[in-house]
Amino acid sequence: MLKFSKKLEYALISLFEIADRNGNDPVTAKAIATRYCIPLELLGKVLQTLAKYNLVTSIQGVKGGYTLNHSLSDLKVLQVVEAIEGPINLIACNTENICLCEQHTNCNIRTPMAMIQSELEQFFGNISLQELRNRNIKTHAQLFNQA
Amino acid sequence: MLKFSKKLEYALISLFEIADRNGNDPVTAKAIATRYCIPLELLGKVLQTLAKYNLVTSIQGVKGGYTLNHSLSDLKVLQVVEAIEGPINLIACNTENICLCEQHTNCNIRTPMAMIQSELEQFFGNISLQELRNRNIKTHAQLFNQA
DNA sequence: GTAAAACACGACAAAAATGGTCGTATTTTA
DNA sequence: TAAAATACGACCATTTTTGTCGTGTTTTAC
Repeated sequence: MLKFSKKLEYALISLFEIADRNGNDPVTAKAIATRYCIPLELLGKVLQTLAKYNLVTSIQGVKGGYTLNHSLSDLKVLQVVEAIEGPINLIACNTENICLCEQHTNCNIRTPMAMIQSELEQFFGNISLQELRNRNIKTHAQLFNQA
Repeated sequence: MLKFSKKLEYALISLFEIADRNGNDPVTAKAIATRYCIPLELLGKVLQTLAKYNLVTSIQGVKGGYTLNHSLSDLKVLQVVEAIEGPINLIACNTENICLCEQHTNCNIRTPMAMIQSELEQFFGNISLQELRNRNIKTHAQLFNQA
């Protein structure tokens, strides 16, 4: 149905939350899970994924938790999407140069879809979490002129 | 993983195909299914859905099939997406005015997501199937200045 | 007027993706 | 050394997606 996964929601919630809490102390998964009623273990994995993609730093041990590696203004929606859900692939045959699907020989949507996908990547790649939150997002014209 | 469903692929393939074949005769589901190796019954349902949303007209009987109700230039990607996958809902709580999810009281992403969703609708709403196919899609600036 | 070719559609089954849980290990602090 | 935290693999449950089957209806052509 063209929607974001729960994991992606949890990732965005966490990034906003960590940004807000960030005095010097790392923010724990438990604190986020409690506040937003998210299953702790699942949230843990989401945050570990974000750490793997260098969006956050994880700190182990008693005073541990997570801190942001980038400011919200530097963090683009696309980075979060790709970390959590993997690269955007609107249709299967865009992943490889050669389309292996049954429609291969006749496929009439491969190139159109490849194109719209790259536009979509630009779309998400130009919106920062900060802009998202402040609702003073750039107009689309501004967004894409700068690219 | 942020992708189009098979049904949506089948819908787009069909719309392009019907546009191409359209002399006067309707194009049958079987012809499309055969050419693109799509399960016939499934394709049938996709086409019936498109008919329900008035994107195509279905004609029953021996010389039956489907014809387009609009030119490819008039057909927007959003129309096809919404017919087949229902309205875009990036996150669950955008559907209703009141968020019923567990994170309700604290939710820090509801408004940001509502916003990005509406931008996404604009994005898909301004791209026609014709533009998609011809690869001479408008620049984003053009796309969104006209809105 | 009957057979064949096509759409219509509900019910269901199989497969894949998603969301969530459990257990255990490791790291760090006090 | 205990407690609090992350790390992570294995697994299960649920939902969504994809596909199938059967039956009915409509229309054409012979």
